[in-house]
Amino acid sequence: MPRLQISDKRKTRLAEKLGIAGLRVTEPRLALAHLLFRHGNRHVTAETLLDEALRAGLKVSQATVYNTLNQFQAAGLLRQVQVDQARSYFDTNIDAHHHFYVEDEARLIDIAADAVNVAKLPDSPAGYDVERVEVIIRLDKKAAKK
Amino acid sequence: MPRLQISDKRKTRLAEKLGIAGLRVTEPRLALAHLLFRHGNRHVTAETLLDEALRAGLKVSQATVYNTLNQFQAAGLLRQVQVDQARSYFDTNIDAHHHFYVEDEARLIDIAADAVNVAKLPDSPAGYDVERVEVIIRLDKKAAKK
DNA sequence: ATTTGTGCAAATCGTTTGCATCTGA
DNA sequence: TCAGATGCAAACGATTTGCACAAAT
Repeated sequence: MPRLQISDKRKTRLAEKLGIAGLRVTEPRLALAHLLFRHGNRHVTAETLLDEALRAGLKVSQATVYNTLNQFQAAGLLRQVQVDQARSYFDTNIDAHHHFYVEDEARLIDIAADAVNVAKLPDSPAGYDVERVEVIIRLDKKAAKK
Repeated sequence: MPRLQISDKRKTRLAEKLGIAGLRVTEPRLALAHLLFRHGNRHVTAETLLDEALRAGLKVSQATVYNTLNQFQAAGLLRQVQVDQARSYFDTNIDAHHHFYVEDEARLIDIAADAVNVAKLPDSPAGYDVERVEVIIRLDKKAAKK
């Protein structure tokens, strides 16, 4: 029984998205999809998404948030970004692109694919295909000017 | 009371390495350092290193392996590589370089820095410095030829 | 002497799972 | 109707931590 208001038009659009991904259309999934996809590209963790959902008045369990994130990722609606041992980040931007990561703030920032040019790549070991090339630029807060 | 045999010459060399890094020279650290640094570049996890230590007859605890890996990393003797949510990898190669990662086999492979050419990098957000540029090439087992 | 390291076991934390119950097709 | 989804709480697995004891400086 979500307390979140979603227009019928939007519901239909999200339901379609879930359907195409091969996922059943359920209320928790619709609501989480709404939160995830309503405002451009985002980075969430299970924790931040659950918080957001609860604050929005949704009655979703932690388990459902985890399941949903994993299913969305398996279905290609989200991409997992591995920058921090402590927690999993999910990115609503599923196009090829890269990331800045500010460790001190646990903050991810997208980098458009064409802003990075990987000019030379080594051959992959025999028997293996490249699945994805990830560029992660780790950032530090700038030291005080001397 | 480690059962591992380390020559005095090697001990001295490792002790020096620890000393420079600002770490006290203790038997567990010497022994783990020996395992880590004796044969070129390696990738270990706490689990694989502990296994190796126990098989070598060392009496080290899990806690010490974790502590040692973290201290070595903080001291710059090891670099942490984050490719898998499940476990932390440590790389004895601390020079700038990149990685292949075979997810299905949880296997890391070094890529020499000069085998990758990142020709264009975006400006970092104002107030931040680039700490490190990481390129991770995720590999899949090649699909059967059709 | 005092600081730092070590081992052990318990604690922590993100994530997963088992199972009874509900829901969507 | 009934496979699949959800919630709850318990389980899990990697990592960390508290504390008593041992080793380094």
